Amino acid sequence: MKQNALSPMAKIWHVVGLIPKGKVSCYGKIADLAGLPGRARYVSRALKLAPKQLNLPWYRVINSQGKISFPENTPAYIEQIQLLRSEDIEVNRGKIKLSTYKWHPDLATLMLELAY
DNA sequence: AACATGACGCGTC
DNA sequence: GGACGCGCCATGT
Repeated sequence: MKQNALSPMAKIWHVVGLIPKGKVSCYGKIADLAGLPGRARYVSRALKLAPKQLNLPWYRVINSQGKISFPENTPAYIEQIQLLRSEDIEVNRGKIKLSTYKWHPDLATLMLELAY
């Protein structure tokens, strides 16, 4: 019985919401944590479709190369950089140092969070 | 039904 | 580092 199981998309939204201020994560990593290994592209779709009212920190999700995935000089690209810098995250030419800013979630806590 | 398109990732060269 | 190729799969045409 899995009556309380969150939909894959809801799990993604949930995990993204857990990324702490000042930290970043990657599409593929979020997919892994949400139980959808190999589904990085699904994470990008989920973020695009996420209701505004959830107030998700979508800008804390970047690609595995540590770079912003929007094309340069697009409104979204510029907005993402501004939001990241507002949290004291350094962004140079669309790139963030993962060694410094990557989120390392506590897996035990995460499992409890996603259990229902 | 078939094909193209992504806010991606990884291995290879 | 950069450029490809391929895997991935829900959506849109």
